[in-house]
Amino acid sequence: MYIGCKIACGYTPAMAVTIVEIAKRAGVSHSTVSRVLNNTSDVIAKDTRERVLTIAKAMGYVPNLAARSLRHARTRMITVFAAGPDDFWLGANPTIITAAANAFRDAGYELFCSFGGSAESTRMPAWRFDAAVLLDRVPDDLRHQLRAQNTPYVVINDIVDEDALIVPDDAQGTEVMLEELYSLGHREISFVSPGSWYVGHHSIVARQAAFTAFMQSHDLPHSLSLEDRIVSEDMDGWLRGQLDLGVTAFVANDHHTAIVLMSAAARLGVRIPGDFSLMCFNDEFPLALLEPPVTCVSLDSELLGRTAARYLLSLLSDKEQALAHVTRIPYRLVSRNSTAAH
Amino acid sequence: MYIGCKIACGYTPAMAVTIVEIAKRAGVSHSTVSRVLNNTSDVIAKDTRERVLTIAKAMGYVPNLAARSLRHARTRMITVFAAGPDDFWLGANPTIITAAANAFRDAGYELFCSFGGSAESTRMPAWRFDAAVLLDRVPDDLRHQLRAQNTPYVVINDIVDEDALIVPDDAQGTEVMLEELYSLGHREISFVSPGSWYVGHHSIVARQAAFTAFMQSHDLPHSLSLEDRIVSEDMDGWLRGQLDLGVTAFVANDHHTAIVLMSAAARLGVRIPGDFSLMCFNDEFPLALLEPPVTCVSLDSELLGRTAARYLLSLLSDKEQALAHVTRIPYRLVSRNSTAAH
DNA sequence: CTGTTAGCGCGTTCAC
DNA sequence: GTGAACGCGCTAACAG
Repeated sequence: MYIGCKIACGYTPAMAVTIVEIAKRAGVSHSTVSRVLNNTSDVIAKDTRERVLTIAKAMGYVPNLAARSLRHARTRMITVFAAGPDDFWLGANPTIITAAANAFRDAGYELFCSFGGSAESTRMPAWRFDAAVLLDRVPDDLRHQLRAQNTPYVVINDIVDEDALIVPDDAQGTEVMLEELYSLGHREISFVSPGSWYVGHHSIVARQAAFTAFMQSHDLPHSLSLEDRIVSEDMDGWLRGQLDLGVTAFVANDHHTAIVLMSAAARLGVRIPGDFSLMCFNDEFPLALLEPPVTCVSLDSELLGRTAARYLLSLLSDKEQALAHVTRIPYRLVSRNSTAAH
Repeated sequence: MYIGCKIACGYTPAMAVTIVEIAKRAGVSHSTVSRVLNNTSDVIAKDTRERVLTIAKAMGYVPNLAARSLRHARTRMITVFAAGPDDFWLGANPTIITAAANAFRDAGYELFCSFGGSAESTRMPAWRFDAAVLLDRVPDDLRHQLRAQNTPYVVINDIVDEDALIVPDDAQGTEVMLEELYSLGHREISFVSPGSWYVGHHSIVARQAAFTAFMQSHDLPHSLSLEDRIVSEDMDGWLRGQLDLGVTAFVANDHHTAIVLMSAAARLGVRIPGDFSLMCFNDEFPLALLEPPVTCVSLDSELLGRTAARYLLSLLSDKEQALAHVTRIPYRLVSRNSTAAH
């Protein structure tokens, strides 16, 4: 397994250049260097200033953030917590995180993922952080802890009291879908939702409420109760039953559910969109690659991430008051081939 | 959009407890506290020791890593770099990162993702770090830079010279697949690989080499050259052509390709596994949920992540010599329903 | 066994 | 305009 090729000697900490070394080379004191590099004084001799800057650049100076943040009580680091270690890569979360990270980085902050052990997701990372992003349903005590130590945070994709929340506009997304299906002539529509862990999730609740509201306002048949529209274990049997009841279109709660439904249809020999239409939330892989490609509503996850970052940055820079509020990010229709006129 | 509910006053940096405060409460000097908390002295009065520990726990003490790492020249942070910002969530990478993060955390290190801007993925994060994990094909100059400043690192899923590498055993994985298909009676087998960015990737190269070697050693027909087995733009036409040529089984280079192939089959009205068998690399979502569920070879990504972490930790702790070597992680067969006897 | 002290790299006074 | 001195929280060396 080993190819005996020596590549480096034992690990010794890398010694980076400090302002003292720059000061020596420039023939000034280290505080002058600090003043120049931080632009913290407008009364500096022009040549001194330029000399220091060129030397710093030539030596490849990078400020030691450990020292800097020891001086300030800030670390310029922002951490993102998720409900579990796997939730970082769930659905739209990667896009959200990346967008937020870019916004933070532009403002001089570094976003990092804190991978708590599965059991103790509440555990604080060893590095201090100036603010936190909370993804999905993080434990309550984490929020309490953050608030107790006065660390600003923003909650993404969860509804809790008295916090700043940024969530998808699930009611709007549901309406977009239902209006599309309605305009295609569908009248018997089912909302497919997995029965398991999702129950009680604010998204599910909001979507189901919007679903019911739409059906009522459009005077659509209520032969099926909402409970009947939630899939149990046996997807094949459930689908068969729904079709027998005259359902012509399904709104799936997520891409996962949509795929399971499509597989059931394939097993039953039922055609999409010939025999029924299908739409779902979240434009995730591999919806576009399936046969047929799946129509869905897509969230602007980048906007969501940016919005969250901007809010936190405003708190950090302007020393603004934190207000409990809800920002809802709208969905957008992505038309593909899993829907057709009835 | 805003609900006017005040939740907190302006941001003020959180003041955490320090060893000085613990020392005051315990009636000892701060260095004694340090000695106790770091287990750095075995000649400490038992009651002093216990008193300090209970007080530290009660006050919720967390060491300030900024100060600690200023004192040492270590930060106890490890960075993971990826080729691009999206590569963190590609395929098995999340699992790898999580596994490595856990191993690092157990050893007192914090792993964090550095989300470089897409253009400048080489850019170093603002924080110093003790070691780095390089995912996939990171730019050469990053590796050179790390080596120049004597920072230990490990390369995952890329083949480069003179470095410590941890990669999937693609030759073994290919053989596992081909042996399975061969034992099912298949003789005309194609290797389906996307023609685009993948070209030149070490995995592709290794898999194609292993494929050719297997075909030769089993004296299988070579009516098709390797080039013929790489799909171009038009998957439908290509698949039709392959089937006409008598191909009865396909080995797809990844789950993405497998899904595209399945969609083509659906469009052509060709049955899996009735008309041909299908296998692919990487057991990723949603292979298990499709109809039929797809047989594949799965990598123990957790083992891969752990292995990488262990190697880096040995370098960091034992001041061991870094040796250029390759560790190959084997694939395992996951039998599902997309394969059948011919 | 424990307290005192110095200094890691930096930013910030306060003098000159 | 600029240098000297201090302290952020911590560890390590040296005294007692």
